Amino acid sequence: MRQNCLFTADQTERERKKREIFLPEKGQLSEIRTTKREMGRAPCCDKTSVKKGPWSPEEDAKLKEFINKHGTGGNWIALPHKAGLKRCGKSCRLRWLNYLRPNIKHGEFSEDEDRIIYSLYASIGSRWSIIAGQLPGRTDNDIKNYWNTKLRKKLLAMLPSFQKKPSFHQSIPLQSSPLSDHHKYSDNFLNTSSFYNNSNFMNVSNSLLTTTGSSIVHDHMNVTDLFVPPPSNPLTGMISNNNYYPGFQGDQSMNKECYYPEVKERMLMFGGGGELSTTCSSSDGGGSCMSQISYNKYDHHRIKQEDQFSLQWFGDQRHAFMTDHNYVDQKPKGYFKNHVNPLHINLEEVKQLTVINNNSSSSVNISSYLMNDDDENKTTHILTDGCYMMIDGSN
DNA sequence: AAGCCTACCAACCGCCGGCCT
DNA sequence: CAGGCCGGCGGTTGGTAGGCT
Repeated sequence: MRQNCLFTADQTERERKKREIFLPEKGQLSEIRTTKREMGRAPCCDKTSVKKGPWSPEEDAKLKEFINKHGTGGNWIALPHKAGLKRCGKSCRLRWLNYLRPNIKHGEFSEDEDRIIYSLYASIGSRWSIIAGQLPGRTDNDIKNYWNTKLRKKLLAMLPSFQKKPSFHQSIPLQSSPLSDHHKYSDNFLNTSSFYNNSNFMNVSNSLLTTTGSSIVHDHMNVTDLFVPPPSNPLTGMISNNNYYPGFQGDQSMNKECYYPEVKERMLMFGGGGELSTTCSSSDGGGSCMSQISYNKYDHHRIKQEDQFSLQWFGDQRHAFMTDHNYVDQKPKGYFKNHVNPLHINLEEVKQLTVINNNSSSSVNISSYLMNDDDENKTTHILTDGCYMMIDGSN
């Protein structure tokens, strides 16, 4: 699995300087590639002679014609030269995958697609290529943009009540936000560290949809508090701190031990050697590549924190979230309904899960009110109800 | 009409992992 | 086995259209 890109400004700067040093002159790429063996990374192409920026219809036509005739040849770097394009190979690849290849679907996303994106984001985070693999005709870039510009706002519309009461862990520094700066700064709520460090907001939402009957969570708790351990550890009496979860609070090594083996085990049990394999619509020219991510217990240091939290939710539609934080019946036994490994959940299963949620008499249909962005008060109200139902443990 | 602001999205950047030599 | 090359991916940027003042 890819690691989250958590590079310091220093590292980025070093990389930039490395590249600057080796910016090729026209026609010197091969020579520079030789140099690279001694001194570092080579640029993927001769950046001084490639065109950047929007593609013209002529360039599109050239690329399309070439690929239709010859295919990609398995070498994007060489392709632009062969096709007579003054473009970087990566640029060609992107243009083809995101715009020119057949069966690309542009335009409005359907509510079904929205639901799938919500669900998958909740389960696997920002693995856009994997999400795209479940939405035929959509590209990872499209979905990423759609999420950042629209879907996220729909969620924001239902969240304002969360920030009324600051959570005690809000002072935790922001480790890594999936948002660009101008997004971060324009969304006050999302800019709170607790949001990103301690929850995946779909986790919040989906967890709120279910009732557990648990009375352990008290009604004075803020929703965001649900994503941190209780202040006092019932087993040790210690005040919980950020070592509670591996990777918590900017721990990029991801190897701090969890205080509770059961909890740790449950965070990792999604692996068990299991793998997620899915068709990846945007990963090759024909939309047929296989993307794989694997979580197993030997690889757990590399599981992103956001995944750990989100995976909890997928573990069990009704109980995972609550029990994780309340030390109630933490045995993995029977944790997955029908032995479903969440990482094997496909599109149909995601839909089924949504249906399960929707049909449950004691749950609230998130999809229905996520669409309700024209009525923020109503949305908030519904959410509050859902929250109350769960927190109060009413039946 | 002009200037500013915001939203959108195509494209780029830079890193990682896997394949190949 | 080591190291280079390339494709793939997620994060980010920047241009532009449209709305607002």
